[in-house]
Amino acid sequence: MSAKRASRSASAATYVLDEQVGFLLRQINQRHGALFADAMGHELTPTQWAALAKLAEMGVCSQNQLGRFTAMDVATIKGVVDRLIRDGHAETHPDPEDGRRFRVALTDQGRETYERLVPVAFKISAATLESLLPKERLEFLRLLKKLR
Amino acid sequence: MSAKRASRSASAATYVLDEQVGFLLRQINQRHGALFADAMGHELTPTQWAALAKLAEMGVCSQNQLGRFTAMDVATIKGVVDRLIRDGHAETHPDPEDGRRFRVALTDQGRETYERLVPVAFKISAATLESLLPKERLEFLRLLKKLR
DNA sequence: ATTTTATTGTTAGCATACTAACAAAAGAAC
DNA sequence: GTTCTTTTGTTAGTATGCTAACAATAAAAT
Repeated sequence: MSAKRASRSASAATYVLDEQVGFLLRQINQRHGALFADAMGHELTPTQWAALAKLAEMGVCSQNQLGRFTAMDVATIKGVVDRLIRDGHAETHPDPEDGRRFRVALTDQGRETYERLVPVAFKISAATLESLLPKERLEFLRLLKKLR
Repeated sequence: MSAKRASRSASAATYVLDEQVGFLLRQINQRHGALFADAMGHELTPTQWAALAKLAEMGVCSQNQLGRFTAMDVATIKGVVDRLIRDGHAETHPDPEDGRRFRVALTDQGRETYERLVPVAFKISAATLESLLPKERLEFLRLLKKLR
């Protein structure tokens, strides 16, 4: 039995979209986004929450710095910060030590929102991993960090 | 020593953005997107590739069906199919059996593009998981499927 | 001191990805 | 056979996430 059954294309025959990391990742991301929207309603998007949480962690920083800490490029973080300001969660002031920079900081309302939504954020993270066993959850997080 | 050091907020103190699934997922997704763009250049985006690959797998189907198979809602799949048609990879014809439907199918060029890019797509999947051990790659894919 | 380079923020453009609302066609219920 | 419901595709609007080009400022190099 040396001859295998002919297939249309040796490589194409074995490529199954549903087995590819990228395709799977996009779907998990979508699922997480849906859980996020369910839990946080229309208050904050995942990226807005990330910026808010980082600001709460770090205190004050420049817009581009915040982008680096939250894995957003300059164009993206600008839009996110603009919306946080528009919605009263953050405010900016020119940096007296660097004429290019703006110092971004949470407003009182922003800090309040953060404190209120932390428990919700925890629930979202838990819900995302719900279908895994406790051991698998830790393993999954470990692998994600290794892949970053 | 019964009194612990006071923290600003009991719940907020332990919330670390960098440990949250959603935040990590977004970054892996971004990394995959960058690898994808590097390898496929400006030819196809990840979602366009997904639609192309599913069309190659399934032959002909309606636009909304294709959306379901590729995990895109009706508005998203419309834009993706529009661009595939614009770039000569796909074409649509009205379904004689259902006046609402359009049958979407690959053009010869689309099929050619698919065959040519399958090896590239494999390389992208491999590159995405590069930093994991072979055993961990299988485990990661298993967990992703469980989370879907 | 002047030139070069790097950083910061802005803007415009494209491609996802979602919601919501809508019209057309098909199927089911009665 | 006429309603009711579902499915299909479209459009408009919002929010990421990227590239590329740009102006202003700062830092480094000479």
